[in-house]
Formats: sequence, C-alpha cells, structure tokens
Amino acid sequence: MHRGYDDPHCAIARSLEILGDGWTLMILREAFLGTRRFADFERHLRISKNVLSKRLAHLVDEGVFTKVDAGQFGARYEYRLTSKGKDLLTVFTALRQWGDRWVFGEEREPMLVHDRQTGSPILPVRIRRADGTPIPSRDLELRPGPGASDAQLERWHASQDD
Amino acid sequence: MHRGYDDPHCAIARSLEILGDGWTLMILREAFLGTRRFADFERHLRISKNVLSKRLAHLVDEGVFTKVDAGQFGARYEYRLTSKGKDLLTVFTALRQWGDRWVFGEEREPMLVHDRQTGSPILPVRIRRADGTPIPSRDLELRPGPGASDAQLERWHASQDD
DNA sequence: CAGTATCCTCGCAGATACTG
DNA sequence: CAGTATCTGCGAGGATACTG
Repeated sequence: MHRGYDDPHCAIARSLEILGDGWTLMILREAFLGTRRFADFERHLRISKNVLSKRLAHLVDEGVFTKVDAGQFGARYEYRLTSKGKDLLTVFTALRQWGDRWVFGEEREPMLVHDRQTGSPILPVRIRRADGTPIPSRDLELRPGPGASDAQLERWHASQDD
Repeated sequence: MHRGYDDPHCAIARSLEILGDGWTLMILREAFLGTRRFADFERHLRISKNVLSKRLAHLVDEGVFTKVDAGQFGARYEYRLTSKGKDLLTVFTALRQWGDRWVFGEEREPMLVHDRQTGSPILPVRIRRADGTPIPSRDLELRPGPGASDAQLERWHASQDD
C-alpha cells in the first residue's frame, strides 16, 4: 500500500509505517495495561496466533519490544516495552484523553506507568504548550504562521488556488 | 474484525475503532498540514477515490470533519476539521515527537495550528505531567500503583501467575 | 506455553468508467 | 471538481493442526 510514503521526511508518515496498523496499536495499548506474555495478548485481544506472532516480531525488530526469556527455559517468554516503546506513552495518553473527552465525556482509567527513579506514577499526564499553558482545543485555527516551513507554505497556497 | 472491542470502556479501543486505520490516520495528518479538498487529499496521499470517499464520509459521520460548500455551488467542497478533529492535534503531536526522537533523532517541522483568539501558533507542544514537569521518557517502569483500578490490578496479577 | 505451517475466505484497496 | 458504480485481485486475518 505504502501510504503517503511519498514524503519520507514526515515523522508521522514514518511512524505510522511502523505503528499504523489497527492490531499493532491495540497490542501496544495492551502492553501499557501491563500485558507481557503471548498467551495474554492472544486472549485479551482475541487475535489469531498467526497475526500476533508477526506483529510482535515486527515490533521487536523495530526496537519497540524486547523479547525476554522469563526463566522457564523456553517455555515462557515476555515481551517488554523498551525505552522506545515506553516513549509511546505520550501517544496513547493523547489518544486516551481524546477518547475520554469526545467519546465518553469524562476522565477515566490511567495506565500503569511509573518513574523508575522516584517510583511515583506518571499521572495524570496532560498535554501542554512548552510554557505550560493548556491548549485551547475548541478554538484552534489552521493556517500557516511563523513556524511554517517553505514546503508547508507552498502546499498551503496550492490548496487555496483554483 | 472488531479489534479488542471486548472492552467497550477503554477509551483507546473506542478511539481506534474510529481512527485506527492506516488511511484514516494519514488523512488526518494531511488535514493538519492544511489540506482541505478532495482532490488534494487524493493527490498528496495517492489514495483511490473510492477509499478516500468512504473514509471522509466516515469521519464526517463521526464529527471529525465538516463538509463545507466552498462557494462554487456544488463544484467545490472543503473538509474542515471540527473542534473534535482539531483536538487530535495532541495525538499527532505526540506521534511526530516520537518519530522525531526515535526515527530521525532531531526536532522537525511543526503543524499549522493556531489559537484563533491570540493568533499565535500552538507550538511547540509538549506532553507534561499535570504539574508541568516533563516526563522522563527513558526511565519509565510498568507496574500498578496508587492510580490503578481494580480491573487493572486483577489483570496485572493474572499476568504474573503461571 | 509459544509459536510455525497450511488452508481458506472475505473485504480492502486499486483501476476504470461514468455523472451532476 | 467531487464524487458514485462496478469489477477485480490479492493479501490480511481467522481457523485448525502440529511442534519444541
């Protein structure tokens, strides 16, 4: 399919090339809820062995999971999120907040992520501007501004033409 | 397929039921880059009319886009992000930041979103804890803590058993 | 338990042609 | 320009059986 991969410089396109598949995203959500074993992913997600195996292998390939022998000498493995994988917390947090706001209309369950050093839970997580002020999500406007690149400006103006 | 929709209370599962399709996510990315017209989505993404039409209609149904007659009396329409759609900025920002960090290793192009009232660009966006401190993304740990629900604790302990 | 090996089917996505 | 209608294929995903 090669979705919009005309643009190899777009971080989102590249990221979605790795993650942008329905099952992969659900597997990662499951991982953030604490699941680590093959059989548990299989049962919770009701996904076929075949597909699960492929997706997990792919994510290990991409460095999102590590496969760890959990001490049962081949009879039991664990898929653990790497730093790269855990860093997707932000993506899933954003997704969860969106769903809470627009699908449910309330705040809901957090995920199980903690700071290893302090031991304190990384919650609640909020998405803010760099200066700490919240984003006025209901009053946003799309147009090019000071931060826009030449490529963006070009595309923008092309969109305005007939 | 009904991916993991065993859990209708999970905001992420529900959100992905709406968005969790490769093309849909790419269409939204494109919208955040300023694209609004059918032909432009078609050309930039190199997607077939058929699929594009279905996805756009679905997103209009879900209230993510509004379809606006752009004054050419049926000869020209625009798909504009609603508030619900614009609020996905956080999801794509998180995705872009992840890609920048783990795929490219640098900070890159922002999107074209502005505050309508102040007129200033909503950038840079960062994901923080509620108290404003940054998240130590490389040193996270997965385990249940004070914020965990009963359902999460149950699932967690089940994962630890043989 | 954690997969691989086959087989099979359904529907997603592309191509093309047509319409208001 | 912005779609709908139709046809077609191919591959993702499920089911089942088997293995270390």
